[in-house]
Amino acid sequence: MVNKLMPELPEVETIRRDLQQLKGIKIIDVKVIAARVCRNITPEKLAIRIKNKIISDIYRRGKALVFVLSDKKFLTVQLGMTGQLLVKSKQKNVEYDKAAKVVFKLSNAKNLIYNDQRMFGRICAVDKLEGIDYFAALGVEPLGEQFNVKYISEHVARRSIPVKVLLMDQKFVAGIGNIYASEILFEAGIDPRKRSSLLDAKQISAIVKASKRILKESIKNRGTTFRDYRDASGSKGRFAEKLKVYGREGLPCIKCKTLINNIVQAQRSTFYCPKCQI
DNA sequence: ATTCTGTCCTGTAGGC
DNA sequence: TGCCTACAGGACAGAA
Repeated sequence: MVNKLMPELPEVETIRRDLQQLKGIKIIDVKVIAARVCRNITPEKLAIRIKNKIISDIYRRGKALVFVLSDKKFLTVQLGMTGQLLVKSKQKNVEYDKAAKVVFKLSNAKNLIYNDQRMFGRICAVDKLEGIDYFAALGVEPLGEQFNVKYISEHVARRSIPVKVLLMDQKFVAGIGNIYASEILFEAGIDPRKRSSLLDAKQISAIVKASKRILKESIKNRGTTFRDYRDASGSKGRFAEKLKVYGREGLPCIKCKTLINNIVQAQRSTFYCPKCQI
């Protein structure tokens, strides 16, 4: 089965919930097929470090998954554009998916398989999360209380970048990616090209509300399958059918019938309604 | 310090 | 069928 997964917060959160079944399970061995995905450690050292450790917790921070091991040290997984974490029963003489880059062999007769076609993802092992630049610099969680009007107002004062690019800046807010940035700004009625410092209080409030509502609803729907993503249990996310602008270039806006625009910002496509978003 | 651009990779879809 | 280009839910380094 070829599954692609291009995960933002709701997709990673869905996987985190699926992976709770691994709590208390021991990592027996790890087989690294592509060393590139091990970013701060060699495959040999990774194996020594995590072998025979029990997975005591699995949580999410931004778009990253954090495995807390029985020695209180961390194994982190960032899925990048095409990373997947799948729990599969061990089977003899069955070849792994071509995209399989790391296989964690577990004490419950299952494998945790890390697939990553493009290898933009990264696996790290550290004593403290701050030892990884990504975590050290990560901004607030968009579903947390800290992501509020006051926080955004203080930050945008000195930011001139387009608001859509700001929403994707993980140092500002952790977990929003290309799809949800477009969706949030459509719901908030804000032009994605608008300079962040020019947002007024009403617009900032709309961003807070739209972010929380959309991310929560997507989690409820187990994320967005825009192409062929499947979660760890093999099901599709259902949020794709609820997308209102992403991928709808040239189609009528669901509110005003104006044709949806597609532009490029920071090398990523942005979709918006030129009439509803100002 | 912030912003912008190019780059890391592989695979697939669409045009000719 | 095949070849070529464009594009893909991310995040960095280095330049401006």
